[in-house]
Amino acid sequence: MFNKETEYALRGLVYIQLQNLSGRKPGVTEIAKEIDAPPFYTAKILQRMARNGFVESLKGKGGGFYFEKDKPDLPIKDLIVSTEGDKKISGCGFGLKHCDANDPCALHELYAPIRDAINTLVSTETIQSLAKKYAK
Amino acid sequence: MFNKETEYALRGLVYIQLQNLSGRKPGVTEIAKEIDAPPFYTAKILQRMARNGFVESLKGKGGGFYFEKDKPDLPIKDLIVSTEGDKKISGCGFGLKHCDANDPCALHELYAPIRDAINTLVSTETIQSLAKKYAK
DNA sequence: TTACTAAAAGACCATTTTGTCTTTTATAAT
DNA sequence: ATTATAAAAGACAAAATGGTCTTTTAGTAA
Ligand code: FES
Ligand code: FES
Repeated sequence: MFNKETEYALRGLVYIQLQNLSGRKPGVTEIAKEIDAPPFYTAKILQRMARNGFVESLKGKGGGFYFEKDKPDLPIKDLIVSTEGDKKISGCGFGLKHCDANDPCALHELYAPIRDAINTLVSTETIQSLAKKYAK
Repeated sequence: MFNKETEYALRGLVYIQLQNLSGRKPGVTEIAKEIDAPPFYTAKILQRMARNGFVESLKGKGGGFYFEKDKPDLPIKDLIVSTEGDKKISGCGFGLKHCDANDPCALHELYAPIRDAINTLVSTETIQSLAKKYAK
């Protein structure tokens, strides 16, 4: 479904949130190992996430990544769009420049509902809601 | 949704089938122009389609691409899998090595139905069924 | 059979994605 | 203050995808 960067970002942030629930702030090495991703690449991606304000980070001893508790939950749509744009979420299934319900492509009738479901999924689920599913 | 190669292949083959309905065998130049794809790249892709046996081709004057009438319709799933593998169609939405309903990821519950719908779509629709939608 | 036509083959190049690594900067604990 | 620690920054490289072009082969029509 998603590209590698998005997958690593998703799994990484969910892992961070899950650890936060236990009061921990995991570092890149631990995160990469746990989510089965290349460590250096994971570092680069998490840096981007931090720069985008999707997650907080703290340098030095005892440092690592964490979510600010008073910030609203992060819908996974936000980070998906930021890493791979919104083609998957609003593009035409046939590859036309724009999806236009008034001038639908041959796939529109069947594809549009699927795309809507994807939209609902990524708008509804947040890093926090996903982490909770693992917490139990 | 799909990558460029798949999109060009889909649109190209559907265009070919549509022309076939009028008794024509379009050539690469015409196809590329009509589906708004890079001509040389389109040529390369259609060659692959022909080598895979998804479509027939004829060289020389009056030549071009066409579908053998006595062959069964071509489900778009076949060409999608041949160009980009089946990750999009059977992979885990969270990027785990395998989707396992008995050990589901945090996205499984919501994503699996969507993936099923995609599967149904690509298994049901064929190049021929898509072309018919334009024929009317 | 000659000339023309159109696909096949394959070399080549560009861009994007994915991944690696070194150096620098910030933080915390002592 | 010093030292250890961990993220930030950014250069670099490999692989995959996307795209271009030239030459060869096969077919058609006259
Ligand atoms: S026009 Fe193609 S999906 Fe809507
Ligand atoms: S386990 Fe992830 S989608 Fe099924």
